[in-house]
Parts: sequence; C-alpha cells; structure tokens
Amino acid sequence: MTGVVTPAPLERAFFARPAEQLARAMLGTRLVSSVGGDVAAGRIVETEAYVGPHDPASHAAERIGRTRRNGAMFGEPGTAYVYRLYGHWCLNVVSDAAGYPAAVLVRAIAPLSGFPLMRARRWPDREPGRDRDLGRGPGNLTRSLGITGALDAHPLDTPPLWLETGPAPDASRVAVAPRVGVTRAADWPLRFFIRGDPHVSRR
DNA sequence: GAAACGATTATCT
DNA sequence: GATAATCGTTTCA
Repeated sequence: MTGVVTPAPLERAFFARPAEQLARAMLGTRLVSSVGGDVAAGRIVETEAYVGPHDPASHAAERIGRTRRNGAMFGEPGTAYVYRLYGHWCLNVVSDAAGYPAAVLVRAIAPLSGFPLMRARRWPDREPGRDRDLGRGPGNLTRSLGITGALDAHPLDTPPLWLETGPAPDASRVAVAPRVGVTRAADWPLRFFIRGDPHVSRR
C-alpha cells in the first residue's frame, strides 16, 4: 500500500520554518473545519507566502509594524491570522518563529468532505453553484468552511479548525508564480499551486 | 470624525 | 477585461 496517507494533526514543528518553505509544504495537506459542529474539509492546492518585515507586500511590513489587525502574525507558528478584505475573510497560517511576523495565505482548497454544509454556507441565498467553486479563492474557501475573524489567533491543532497531513503533490506538479493582487513586490515568486488543479484561483 | 485602502468576488460586456 | 460592491482597518485632519 503506497500513496495513502493516514490523516494526522500537523505538529507545531511543521510550521516553525520560513514562510516560503511552509507555503510549499502546505500543498496537499488537509484543512478541516468543525465550525458549527459539523465537519467540512478540503485539500490545500494553492498558497502564498508573506515572508517577513522585509516583504513590502506583507501586512506586517517594516513600514507598518505591529497593528491591531496584524497582531496574530507575531504569534506562535501554527496559529491562524484571519483578516477582512473587501468584505471577505482570508485565512493565513502563521509561520517561522513567535515574534517574527510571517505567514502563509491559503488561497484555494479542493473540497473533500462536508459538501452539503459547504454549499449551504457558500450559497445561502440561491441555488448552489459548481462544487469546484467551493474552495476556489481565499474569500470563497473561508466562507465555505465557516471561518471568520473569531478564529484569529486560533491554534491550528485544535477544533474547530485544524490542519492534517495529506498526500504531498508530485514535485513536478508544483508551480511557482508571483502573488495575486499585490501591488508591492509584485514580481516576487511566492505563490505556490498544484498545476492543473481546477480549484486553483485565477488571475 | 472622515476618507482612503486593499493578500476579493460577482456580474456584466 | 472591465467594473461595482464589499467593510473593517488604517491613516490623516
């Protein structure tokens, strides 16, 4: 039996490394939510790294420093940084070391379980759309999983939101590209995604 | 207090 | 592809 990975919670040491490395390592892992009591989960297929104070695109860039919003980025690796953007929630996983602001933005997941629940959260006021759109984009996946600012600074080895091991993508399938939507450091290649996966966001 | 600013998304053409 | 809607945080007066 090869290729089968029994899901297990990711340990804190997994997150204690530079964001650029963590962003790549998080591809293929499982993001599980039990928000509201029922479980929904997806496989991470797209991430972006915000690597530290020297990263001008980071919310914790040197010129900004620590603020009310970005405080969670200075916390322990393996905790969540959740913030609001254009009316949507975005989920980051804090990386590196406590006190050093760096994080990985989860941009897309491939839904694995809890489909009815995710559809209901994603399209509460209309007929459900395509399942491929449940986890496509940072604002969409948080909506489908019920992730809100209440989970800011939440440790990601504990309900109602945690990460588990999952099958790593073949190295030849991992693509690297500039980050989406950033205006500063627009050419830094810190976006990682599984090439060809239909759940990866566009631009 | 007021205004500008996004690590976005949906809905057009 | 272009544009409107989105809303808390941040910044400035």
